[in-house]
Amino acid sequence: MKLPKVYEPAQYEADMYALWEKSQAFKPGMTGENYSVVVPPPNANGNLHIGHALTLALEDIAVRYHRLKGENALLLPGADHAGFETQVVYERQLAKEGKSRFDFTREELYAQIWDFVALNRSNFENQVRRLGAGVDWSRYTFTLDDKIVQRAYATFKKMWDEGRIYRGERLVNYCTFHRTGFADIEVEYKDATTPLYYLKYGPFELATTRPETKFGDTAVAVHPDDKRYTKYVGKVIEVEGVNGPFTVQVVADEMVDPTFGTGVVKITPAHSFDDWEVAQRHTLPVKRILKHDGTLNHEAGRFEGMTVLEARKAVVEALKEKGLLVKVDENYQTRIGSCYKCGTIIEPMLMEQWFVEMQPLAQEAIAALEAGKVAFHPESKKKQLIEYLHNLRDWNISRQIAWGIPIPAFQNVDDSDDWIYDERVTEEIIEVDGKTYRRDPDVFDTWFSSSSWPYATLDYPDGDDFKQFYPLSVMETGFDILYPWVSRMIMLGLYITGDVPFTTVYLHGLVLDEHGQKMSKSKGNVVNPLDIVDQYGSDAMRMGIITGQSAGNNQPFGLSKVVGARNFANKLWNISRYVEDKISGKTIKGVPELRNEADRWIYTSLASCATTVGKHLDAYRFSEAYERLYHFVWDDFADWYLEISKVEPNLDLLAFVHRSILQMAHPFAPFVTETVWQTLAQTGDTLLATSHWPELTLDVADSINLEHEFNILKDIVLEVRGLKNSLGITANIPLHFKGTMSKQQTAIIKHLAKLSDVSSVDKSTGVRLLTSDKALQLWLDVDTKTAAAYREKLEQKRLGCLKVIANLKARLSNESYIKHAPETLVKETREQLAGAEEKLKSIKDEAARFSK
RNA sequence: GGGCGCUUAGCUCAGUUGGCUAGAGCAUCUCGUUUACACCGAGAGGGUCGGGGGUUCGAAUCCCUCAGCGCCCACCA
Repeated sequence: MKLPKVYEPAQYEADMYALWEKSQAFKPGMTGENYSVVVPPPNANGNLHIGHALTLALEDIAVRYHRLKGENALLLPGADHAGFETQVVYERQLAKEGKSRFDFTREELYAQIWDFVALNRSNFENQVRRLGAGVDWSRYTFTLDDKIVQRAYATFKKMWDEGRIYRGERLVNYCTFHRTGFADIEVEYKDATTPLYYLKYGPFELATTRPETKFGDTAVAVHPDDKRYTKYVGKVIEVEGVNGPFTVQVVADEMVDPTFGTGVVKITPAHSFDDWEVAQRHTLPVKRILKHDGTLNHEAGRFEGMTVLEARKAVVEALKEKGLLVKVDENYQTRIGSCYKCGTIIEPMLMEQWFVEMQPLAQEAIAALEAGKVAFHPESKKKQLIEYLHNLRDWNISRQIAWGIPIPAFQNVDDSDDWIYDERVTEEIIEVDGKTYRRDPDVFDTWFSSSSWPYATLDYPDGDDFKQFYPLSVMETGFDILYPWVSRMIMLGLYITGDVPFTTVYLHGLVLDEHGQKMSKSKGNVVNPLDIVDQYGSDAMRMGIITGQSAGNNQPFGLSKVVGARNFANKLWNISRYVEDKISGKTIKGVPELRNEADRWIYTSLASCATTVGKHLDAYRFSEAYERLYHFVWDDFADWYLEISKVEPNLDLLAFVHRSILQMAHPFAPFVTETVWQTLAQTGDTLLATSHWPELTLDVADSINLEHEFNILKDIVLEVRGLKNSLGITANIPLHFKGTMSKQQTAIIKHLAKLSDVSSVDKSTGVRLLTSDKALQLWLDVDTKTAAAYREKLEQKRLGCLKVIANLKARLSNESYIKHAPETLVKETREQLAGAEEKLKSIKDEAARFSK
């Protein structure tokens, strides 16, 4: 045999992938319906983690399936420069060498990181191959490729021209360690307990968590209806501070909660989002007190140069000394925003940045979502997304980092309000109309350019791919990037192309360890998908990770699932060995004949499997599709039909069903199925990957009757096995029957039930099977002593049967049931009752025989 | 404070529009050295579907309520 006894994935996988690539199997054929998926680009610099493995598995299953259905299927791969993420990694490397990013210019840093990423890119590409993802490498796109950059520029320009983007001085979430601003969504909030300080503040007493921001106070606010303080509203008051007295205004604002603290709030517009809003409403002066490195500036007087936390301590001490500190509530619960990379507390910092006006974009997206233009799996995420879009605020797209796409905007050196759009971003200074302009040193938020990913990768606006493949069929990604990415792709897709970027969104949850714990380096429970591939094979990794999972839920990933999947791959391998052994050297007809009830049964069952698996995959129910296939292959084909073929071979059909199994299993287990296909190649065979989904064209007239027809044999076998097991019979004994059975049928029963003989008799001996009926009576030939043990079993069966009958009778005696339930259901219930009663009679007859 | 979700066998989870005796994988128990496979085969046990109430001929599924868990969003200093 060409196929060895045990499937060793590592021996074949690389060759199979190379074969697919060489044959351009993953290039869309440009005929048939379009089915297009773009891979969410993983970080080009990193290793693929378990989440990527899940994404690639789901996408590749979907795309391979649609390819086999004869569609124009595309899975487009990409890699992300992952701006801030990658720079952080690179900074850590610099730190190890005792250097800092601030030792270099942004240009130098950009060049260094480019080389750093280039080193790791091929590594990542090979990992995609090892996971078996059938991507079209000729369309491989990097997020810094020219066409992506040009798209970002064009979008920026269009927004600029249409007034949807503005540069303004606003409060921005700022990390003083990484020295860059963030979008709202990039801030990670954590619950914290902090002291709440009650201070003497002019005529007031007020509560604050941040006494060190006192130097930036320009007002105090009270609620307009708060009678305690009405007399102060509109006045300027003098306040004794740690650096001496200063003055602030008193304003009335709805934002103040009179029941919190003392109902008085100090207003620090430059360093608090709430206070900034108040300052806008009351046109208050704004005073900055923090430098970008997180230390206090000259406004803080003798506290200048201290970090926020140092200053807080020192200011509190100073307040105490001056008798200005009234009391401290040590157990105040609050939420603190921190940098999602380094954990540094995010400071609201007043900065000039580019902002995208979001509400008009959001409204378009909401309209499209409400019109049902995008289907969601799970559906609940759509509602959440709409909710999010309603509350979306303007988006800060400027980042003060090096690794990213430079913002194509220049500022007049003589007039800070004069900004122009220009793509000469490699120049620092340009001359336009005799005026000198300096480039904005910032780069785009990575999400800004990646929002265009679905159409930018397809060469919008003029590319053939765009015309062919847009909108994408499905966007599969983790639910954690629903807001930062999916929402923005929808908004920008609508804004730029006028259409939604994809018609279906499938969101998977977090992949957890097998105990439901989040994977993390510190816990040491991180599973590397490539290790799993090494150990169990790529197919096992893929099938293991999709087993028993549904959209939107977090999913524990355990080795037991992988082992199960590995065993299934081995099962596929071994049924193939069996088939190879049977058919080698024989001439196999492409169109089989159905000769007996077993043939008709397996063919019907195959057809049902192909339909159901297809339906599940069409509806993105991956796990259910896999399970249905698994049970057809293992239970129906391997355990029944293959055994039958040992005594009643129909090689044409055996080969046909086997081929169909390879075709259906291919999306789930591409490597093992292609390996078998190539090894057993018959004339005319090319690649399984570009083969086709089973076409079941034989006429099987009445499948319900056919099922019944084979089930008679099946029931006999099952009962004999059950009896032998429960009576402890291990020897092969004979079965007798009275009635009609063909030679084929007796041979099948004999083999499957492990009997010594199946023969026709005139007189009954031994234990009568309950599957007997008038036409066909059967007896298992056991001695009297063993048969006596059977009486107990019979009594158990009788009780069970009585229960079933009582149940069915109760249902049928319910008039409402007869009246309201569908007719077919009632009819079915009647039939079941009749069947159960017949069975009860058999049991009673048999019991009577024993009592004689 | 608002929103969303989860609770089904020992474990991890499926269960599409309400409809037969609620399923799977793993685990457990019994038996088996059959020439595709011990990464196997045959058989078995195991659940009052978180609690309570309601709608319905019929509820794991729809509604209400209670309890526990989780996630996301939010300007109480």
